[in-house]
Amino acid sequence: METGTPREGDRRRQLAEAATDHVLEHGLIGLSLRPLAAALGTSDRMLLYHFSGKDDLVATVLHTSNERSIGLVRSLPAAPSVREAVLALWAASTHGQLERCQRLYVEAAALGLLGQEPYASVVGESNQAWLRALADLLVAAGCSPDLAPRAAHLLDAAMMGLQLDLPLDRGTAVLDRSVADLADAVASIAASAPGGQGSR
Amino acid sequence: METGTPREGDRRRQLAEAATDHVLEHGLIGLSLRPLAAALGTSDRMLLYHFSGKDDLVATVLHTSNERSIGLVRSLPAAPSVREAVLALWAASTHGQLERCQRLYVEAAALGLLGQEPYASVVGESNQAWLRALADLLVAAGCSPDLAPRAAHLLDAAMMGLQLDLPLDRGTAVLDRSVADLADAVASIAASAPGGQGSR
DNA sequence: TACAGTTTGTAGCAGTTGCTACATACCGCC
DNA sequence: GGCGGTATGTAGCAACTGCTACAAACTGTA
Repeated sequence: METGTPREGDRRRQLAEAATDHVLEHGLIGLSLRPLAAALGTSDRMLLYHFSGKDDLVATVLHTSNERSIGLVRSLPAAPSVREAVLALWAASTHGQLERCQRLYVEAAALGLLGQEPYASVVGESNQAWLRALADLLVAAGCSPDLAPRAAHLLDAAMMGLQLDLPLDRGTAVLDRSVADLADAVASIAASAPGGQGSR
Repeated sequence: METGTPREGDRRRQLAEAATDHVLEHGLIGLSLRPLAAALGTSDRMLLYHFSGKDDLVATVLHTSNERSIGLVRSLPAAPSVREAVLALWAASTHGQLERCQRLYVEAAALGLLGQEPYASVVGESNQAWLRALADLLVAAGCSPDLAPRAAHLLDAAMMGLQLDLPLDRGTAVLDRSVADLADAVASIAASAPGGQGSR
């Protein structure tokens, strides 16, 4: 065909997936090419062959992780109420792969806080898709499509913040109560008058 | 008295304040001793003389920044209602020095997400003092002392998350609505039955 | 077999990192 | 003047950073 070997961007995607796995476990803040390559069974030379540079690699990893996040959220069963949707989302976000993806997102967002590229722009795009997935989740739980984006926005922000505190809180009792409070708040937004401005 | 020169930990504190100013503006993720020292008009050699190492310096900077945050919040005038207290807090947290302090805290929390020291422990301590300041702010606005810690916890988490999204959102309209929603939610917690569990 | 393309290995560069050994200057006190 | 403390400057180390030049393998096609 057009190439000598059958694979072309194939190996790149394969490396991207493996790199994402590694970054999800070790974080991306101290990430450097040589240890990553070693963990992936290849060399830094290869990473720089398949990706145009570290930034390209990081952006790809972030993108991959975000796609997984969204896939996981979209595969959640529809909840019978907005409140229970929030609780189910939190439960999913604190275990397994989704937890790692969320943690990575927070890391990337923090790195992009000062406008540092490529984090800032990648996080910006990811956030929009993520918010859409959250809104759809709420709609599936009975929230009106009008109010879902608004509820999703508060839900997203609060979940990020709670996840930041996750490793700090001794015992999960306080955290659980905050999650319950959040669920009530989101449900309250979802139940407000369709065209209204909430309370006041 | 007990030393040859009159200053002892004096210069250390002075350096800590200056370093904090610098970190607040440039972030602590790419922080390295030599550029920092140059910006402070000294040398990396001196930083390592007054601080036992980079970790010590970073921990001190984080501590200093957190003290400033708390001082700023405690100097806010008492609001006439919980709702307005939240709005005033958000307004303060998105301008001037408090915004930078909050951003630094988010950065540190993200760095500590994987348990990396010294970030994890410093952030843990800082968070407790911060939550106490928030709770006091709510009490001053009319919230009952019983419910204030609980309301402060949700308030803290949501504010952190909103600040993470701050550089992403085009236009502040969406953000402002989320802040208003948050204010309602916190006010709702503050208004729940004193010994109760909120809704449900 | 020879060719052209993709994929990989070896070595290395210039820069930065945190940190340290050594020497020096300064200060008040005896 | 000398002494002991703090404070500071110079030079350098070993490790690591992202990245690249060069050369070698591999592949399917002709």
